[in-house]
Amino acid sequence: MADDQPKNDYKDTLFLPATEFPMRGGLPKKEPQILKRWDEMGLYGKLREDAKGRTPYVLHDGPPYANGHLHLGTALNKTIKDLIVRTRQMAGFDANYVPGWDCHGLPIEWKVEEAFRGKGRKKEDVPPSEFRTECRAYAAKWIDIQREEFRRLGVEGDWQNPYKTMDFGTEAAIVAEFLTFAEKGLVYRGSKPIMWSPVEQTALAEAEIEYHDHQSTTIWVRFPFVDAPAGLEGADVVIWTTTPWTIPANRAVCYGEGLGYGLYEVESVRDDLDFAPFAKPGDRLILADALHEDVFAAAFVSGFKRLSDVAPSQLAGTKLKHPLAGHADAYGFEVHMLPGDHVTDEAGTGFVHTAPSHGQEDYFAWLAAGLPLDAIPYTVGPDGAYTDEAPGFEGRKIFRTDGKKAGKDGDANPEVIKALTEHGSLLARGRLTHSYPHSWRSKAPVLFRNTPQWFIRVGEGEGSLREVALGAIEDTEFYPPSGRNRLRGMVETRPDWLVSRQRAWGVPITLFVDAKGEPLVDQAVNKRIIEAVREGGADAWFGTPAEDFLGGSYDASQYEKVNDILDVWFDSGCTHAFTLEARDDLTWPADLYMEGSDQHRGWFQSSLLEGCGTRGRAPYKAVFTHGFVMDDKGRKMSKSLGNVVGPDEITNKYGADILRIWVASSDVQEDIRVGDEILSSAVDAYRKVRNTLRYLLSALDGYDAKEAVSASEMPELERYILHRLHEVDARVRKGFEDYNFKASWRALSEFAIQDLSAFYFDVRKDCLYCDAPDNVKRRSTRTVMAQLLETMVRLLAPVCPFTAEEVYDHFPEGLGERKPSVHLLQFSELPESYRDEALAERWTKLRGIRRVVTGAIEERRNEKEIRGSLDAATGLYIDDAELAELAKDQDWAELAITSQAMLGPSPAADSAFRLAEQPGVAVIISRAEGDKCGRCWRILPEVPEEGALCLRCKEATGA
RNA sequence: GCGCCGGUAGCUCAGUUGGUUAGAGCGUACGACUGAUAAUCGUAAGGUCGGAGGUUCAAAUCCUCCUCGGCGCACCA
Repeated sequence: MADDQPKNDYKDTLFLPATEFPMRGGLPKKEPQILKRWDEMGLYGKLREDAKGRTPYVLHDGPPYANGHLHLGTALNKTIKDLIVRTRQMAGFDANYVPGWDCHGLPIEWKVEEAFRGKGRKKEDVPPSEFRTECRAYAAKWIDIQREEFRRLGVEGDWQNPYKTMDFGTEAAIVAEFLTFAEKGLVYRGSKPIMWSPVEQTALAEAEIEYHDHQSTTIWVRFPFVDAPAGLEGADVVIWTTTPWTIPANRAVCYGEGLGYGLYEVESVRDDLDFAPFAKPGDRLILADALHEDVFAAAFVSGFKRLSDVAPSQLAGTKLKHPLAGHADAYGFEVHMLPGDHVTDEAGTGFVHTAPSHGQEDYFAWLAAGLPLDAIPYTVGPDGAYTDEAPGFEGRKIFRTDGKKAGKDGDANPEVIKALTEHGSLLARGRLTHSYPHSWRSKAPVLFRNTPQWFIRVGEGEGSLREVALGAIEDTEFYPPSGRNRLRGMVETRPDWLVSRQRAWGVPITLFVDAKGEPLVDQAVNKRIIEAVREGGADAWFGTPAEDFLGGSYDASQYEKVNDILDVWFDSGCTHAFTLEARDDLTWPADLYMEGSDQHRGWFQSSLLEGCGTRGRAPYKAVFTHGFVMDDKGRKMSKSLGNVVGPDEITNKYGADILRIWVASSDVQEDIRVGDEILSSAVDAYRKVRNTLRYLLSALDGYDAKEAVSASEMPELERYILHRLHEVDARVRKGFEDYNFKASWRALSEFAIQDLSAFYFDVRKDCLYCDAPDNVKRRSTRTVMAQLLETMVRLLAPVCPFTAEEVYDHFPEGLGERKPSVHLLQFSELPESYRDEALAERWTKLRGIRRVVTGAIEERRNEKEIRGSLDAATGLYIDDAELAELAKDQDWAELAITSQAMLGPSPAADSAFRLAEQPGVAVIISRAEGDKCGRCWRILPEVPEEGALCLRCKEATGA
């Protein structure tokens, strides 16, 4: 130091703040070290041990999918969970957090399939057990990776012993849950059209479909009435379809209740063709008015007349004859005329050919009419060929399935068209190129194919699962409350739960089904199944002969073993059973389920139905939903927009505590945004709070509890700060309790910035630095600061677990005995006596007056009259009697951080500084008179010469 | 398309049962300090509360419509 200014002579006599706690966090480097330390000390075990006997609080983890690195959404989710768990733990609960993973399902199958293909093996050539082994290994790998990624975020929990849906014991538990549904008679075999690839002989998910142009043969087909309504005698209803091969499966025709139809008579057909049109003069056809011209053009009709209106109501309830009636001595059944919202008059005829085994809308129209599931035929087999339920067409293929021509049209369409022609049912034919679904693997077209499926009956009304579930929703608390409506709306309208999947990686549907399609329900059999799965996982079901399960009581040849697996939603719906219920360190039901709002459709609902079906209530007492992470413009993140931010980018650049502040300061119940500006405000907020704590640590350098002063002996300012601390502590903890973290963070950071850094610390600097150590005011300040530090480090700990630990590490020894980690502490119990509303009200007003003074100083500063506030003397003139009374006992030089102050007679000169929001207060700032004390830098008349000591400093230094 | 949710200063958020000139923190600008110093302090500027109607003496707050965005809508976790 080449400083030769004499005023520095006194610097050593000051009590300047000192701490090893660095100003900058260096979080990306430091956090991993702290994590390692927690690991080494076995923090999780200590937390459990510590909390033994306390009231449990259970946040049950909704399992993330064990595939791929974390994205910000999962990071957000886990961070909120950790905030909840940590705040409950510190509030005095035993808040044990057991993380879990969802391991089964399609995305992993895809990845593993891909890996096999890379090695030149097709999925169908890999034995299922080997395939499942690979899936298991794949999931295990990602669980390990994700576990480390979650821990890096500072998420505390039982990472050594999480739950996994693929553990054998868990798979057995899921099987047991499913069989409970079966035993209650809630499981039935139904039927439903799904997207099926005949080439690969597998069901496909929407995501496995791509759309390509495909040329289809189109046909217009006439359906005569069984008993024509009055005025429609001899008329045919006409449909149009792009899939002639679905005609044998036709069971209904749909009409639109809002459409206009007419009865038309053909008068002439074109004679300029080298073939005879199918239509003949005298044919009577019912068509949508908007489409009759198109139909007649296709049918080569050259003249027609419209005979009458046909009201949709005339069609209701009528029956039609099948256009193939009599073919192969079959198709004699009646075809239903049904109303359908999906029917339009934009293309076709205004009537929709309805084959409930080949289309979603067809299927629902069928069910909506109350028609029976078992009347839906299985006309097409897995290989895309007709079954014997399509008489006369058995074995004909829709698409070719092998050789180079796989995916090309088979012989089904020509045969059907031929038969229709023979029966006089064809009105016209044509070709159409249109977008059609294809398998993304084989590129071959797919078809909707009806397949047997397993359902859990949600049902309707009295005693139904739906009714129980709706009741359970009313008994659940929702954060935000709108979640209740959303979940209720979904449960009210949802269909029965389709739980079967024609896939490989999952928990088997462990049912034996008899010839009638009824599942076998026998507890002894079920017990053997559950035990086998517990020993050997899913393979035990597929690999064990039926006899071994059925024992002596049943004839294995009479039963078929179901080959499907369970919907993974059923797996996750069971987490409460195999985790909450099964573990001694958790309780059932959970206090809270906390997931993204998409889980109303997913986990909240599957858990609800599972819990209600097996145990009569929801497995949770409350449900909390958070929104999704958007980019800084509020758009969703996507690779194509290039706006994806990964959690690792944030932890590597800023640190996990910053990410956590971002979460804690956002309204997580809505969608939240992330971007550079948003993160940098988290960084700024962090810096402010960190420095406030650092100042407390440094000001408490060498602190000894013996210097503490009791609150009653403290100056008013100290008591005011204690009041504020009590208030803030309560507000922060209330926010935690309500899962309203942003309110907590706001209260805490604004207290640190406004009340402490900008006000209290600033005012007390002089006292802290210059007064003698035994000075009561100084001791009071340090007593309050110790309390501030103790309380604030605890309130900060859930939000910034790393930084709070680092602060705690740097606590001056004199603060007393320490625990091994800040996270083993509970929130401070501050004495109620800190509260003093009257005092607080006074000080709110005093701070209002102070604002006028700082404003006035600023004005002088801008006029270059003064530089630092210690250059100034405050002249305060107060009109308002009440304010004047308040102000008169205060040391305004100290409060305003000026060298001198005087309370002058009101009113002040017009030139005095005033603020509109502080009427009755005027301030005149002048230069302080006297010389500058070389130690405390105040300018006082008592200082004999520039740089000498003032009286206080003389005493403090013992000079 | 349908169901649900949301749109308050550049950013993150407050705005109680509709009631005086819509608040805070951060950021920004300018200034101060140089004994919290890649820190700290002060002052100031920033909003037709998504838009349009309506109810009312009075609307960010209640109603309707529109717009923008999000989530969900069955082999996707």
